Amino acid sequence: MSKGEQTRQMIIEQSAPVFNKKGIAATAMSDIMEATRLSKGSLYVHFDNKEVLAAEAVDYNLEQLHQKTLAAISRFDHPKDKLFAYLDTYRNALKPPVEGGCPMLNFGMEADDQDDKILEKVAAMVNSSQQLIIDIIADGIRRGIFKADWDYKEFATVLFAAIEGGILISRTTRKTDKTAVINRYLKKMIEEQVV
Amino acid sequence: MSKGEQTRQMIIEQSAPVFNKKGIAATAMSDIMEATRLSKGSLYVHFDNKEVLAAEAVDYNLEQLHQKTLAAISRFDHPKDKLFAYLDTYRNALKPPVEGGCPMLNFGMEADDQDDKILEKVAAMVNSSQQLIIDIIADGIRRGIFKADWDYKEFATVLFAAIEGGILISRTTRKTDKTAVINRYLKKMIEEQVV
Amino acid sequence: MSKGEQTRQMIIEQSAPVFNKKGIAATAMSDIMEATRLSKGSLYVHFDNKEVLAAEAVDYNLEQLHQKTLAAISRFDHPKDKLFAYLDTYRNALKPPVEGGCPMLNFGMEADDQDDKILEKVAAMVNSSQQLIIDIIADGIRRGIFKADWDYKEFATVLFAAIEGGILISRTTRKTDKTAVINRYLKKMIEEQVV
Amino acid sequence: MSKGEQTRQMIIEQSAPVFNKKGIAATAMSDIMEATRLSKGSLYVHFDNKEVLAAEAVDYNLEQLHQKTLAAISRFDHPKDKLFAYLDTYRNALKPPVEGGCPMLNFGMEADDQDDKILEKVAAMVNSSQQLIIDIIADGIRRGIFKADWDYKEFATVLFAAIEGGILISRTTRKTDKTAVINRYLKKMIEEQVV
DNA sequence: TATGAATGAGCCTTCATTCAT
DNA sequence: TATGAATGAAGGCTCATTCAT
Repeated sequence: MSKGEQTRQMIIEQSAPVFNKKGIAATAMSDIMEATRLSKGSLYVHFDNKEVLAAEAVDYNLEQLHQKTLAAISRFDHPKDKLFAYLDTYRNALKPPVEGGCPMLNFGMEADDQDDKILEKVAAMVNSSQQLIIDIIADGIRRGIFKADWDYKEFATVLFAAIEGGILISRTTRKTDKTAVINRYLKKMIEEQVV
Repeated sequence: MSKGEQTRQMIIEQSAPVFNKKGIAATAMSDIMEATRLSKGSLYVHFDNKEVLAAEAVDYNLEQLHQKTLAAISRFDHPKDKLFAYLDTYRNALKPPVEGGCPMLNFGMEADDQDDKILEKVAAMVNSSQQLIIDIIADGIRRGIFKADWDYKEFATVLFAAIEGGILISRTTRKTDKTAVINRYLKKMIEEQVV
Repeated sequence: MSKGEQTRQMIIEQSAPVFNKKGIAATAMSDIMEATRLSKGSLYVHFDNKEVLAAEAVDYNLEQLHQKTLAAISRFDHPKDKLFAYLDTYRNALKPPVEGGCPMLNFGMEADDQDDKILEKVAAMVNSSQQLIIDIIADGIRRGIFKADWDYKEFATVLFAAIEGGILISRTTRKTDKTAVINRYLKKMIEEQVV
Repeated sequence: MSKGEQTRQMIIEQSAPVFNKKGIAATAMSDIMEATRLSKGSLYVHFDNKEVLAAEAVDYNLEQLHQKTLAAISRFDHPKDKLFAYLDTYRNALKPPVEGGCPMLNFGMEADDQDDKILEKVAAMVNSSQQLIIDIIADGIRRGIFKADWDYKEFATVLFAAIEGGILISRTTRKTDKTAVINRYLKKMIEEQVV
């Protein structure tokens, strides 16, 4: 990786949490300067404009979330354990896997009436998140671990939605009790499908 | 209501959807001028600054959502019907009860790392939304309609979370299929608790 | 004229010579701030952007030149005197009728490969300048003062071109001797056409 | 010529038309990078700063014009033919001998209130252009081809001025009809001086 | 109460230039 | 010699806010 690419990557990494916390509109290039300890001109050596940088930061945040989720899941082999690991990743929403909270919620809600490009990135992650759950359960059914008649695709959507809604609750109320409730509830529902 | 109060109210009403769509940071006073057809100076006659106006607009959006929800529920007497009516309010998230989408998600996600005052407003609504469900079910149990052993408080949280998560899905993917899934799923869960 | 219009007009008048001297590209909004003693924001209250202001300044410069020329001519009735007055307006190109030199040359040469809107403004003035000469001579012929067989339209073009070329000479060499030569030469040619 | 000198020369040649078209102020070093396909640092290896490069580009443009003029003239021996050849060089100002139009007009009008060094270069060319005409006619008189009493020095100035003014007309109106008029007019005046 | 002109801080971006490689 | 990353001043422009009318 050339020096330029290194710097570019560093800028993305350092700015990602800033964008995720403040939002794209509220993040000024001067915030990025501070976060990267780089001069204003330097930033523009590596990114044509703020929009491009923001898009990369969104990608990075989403990818980070994805990787952390995959990492949590991959530690287990049993599908139920995988699902539980997935759920536990989001248990304490005040200490989220990605600094600043869930990038799907943060960027999705900022972009939905404003920015199609960003929206598409979020939508892709929203879809693949559900697909991840679906794949785990499908594998579990194939292995005879989960009941074969489980309408698991619908459940995957509900699980995903409930987790995201839980993040909304915990980040606005600044309490994690409701996330725990949701966590427990979903685990019980999974438990019921174990053969 | 004096003329001044009338104008003030008009400003709030006209600016509320703008804030809800664009977000607080991305909304300029000039956007409010355009929406209200009022002069810059006039806005400042009624509001000390943008922050105050934004706070009022947030309140208005939240209150609007609350009222629409109450209105939907109040059309029924039977607790199950009330719950179903509540769910159906959010079925088509592309045509949301409040213009611009759910203000809890919109303002909650913008404010969570930024603005405590706004955050508290959202948190209050997040809590009272769940409470509303709780009250309906509690009434249903009292009236012998729902099973007495339903852990309904937890369900209320899950229901609320799933709905909000559903909004995230539908507004980012611009499809309503998943919201329908969630709607159906929750209704089934309610149905199971009917005596 | 409202206060706003007054300020707008003041800005145009004060910025016109700055643009005419420095050129459009080389004139910064900060130069206009200095010339008008107005704040940056104030400038943008009255003009959408620099381009609009520059266009107005070009118009003003061209119009100023036109008015000064007309004023010089109108002091005489006799066509020959009018032509001589016209020529004498440009005799001392170091003290030009419009501060900063001939706006047709200044803006025309800056715009010719760059800015079509400005170019059109200049072209219009280039045409009407020649037309002015044509009208004076045509009147002279009608009144039997100039020879009827004078190919005066062509002469008008040559006269205009020679004057502008003379300005190039005098402003680059910073001497007026050649302008005097041209002045004398053209007068002689006019003299020859007097009946 | 060493490699360094070659590159330096290449930079001048490639940047000359850019400066002539856009003007010095409006030409950015990035434009030169694009034109030369050289890196930013490379440009500064060969030129201390933009000013130096611009000065060289001005010289090059003026010299190019001079050479093309000389070349056109040198194809003929007869002084009248030489003068006609000179005039014909500028007949179609939309296809000028130097890309971007007459550098005397372009740089002269940009520099007259701004940059003395550039102005002197242009002034020198303005003078020598007239001198070139003077020399041709003087030779013609010596050879008995032109009338001995021709006030040819003054005519040379008028001829030069009319041509430059013609360029102003044609480049602003984007038509060549007036240049043709001037061309014809001047040829007639020359014709009248042939013995 | 309502207006809109005026302000200046701050925003995004460009630019000429430097410097380590 | 050539590169391109880095810099910071300056450019055009927007914004929230103030104030005289």
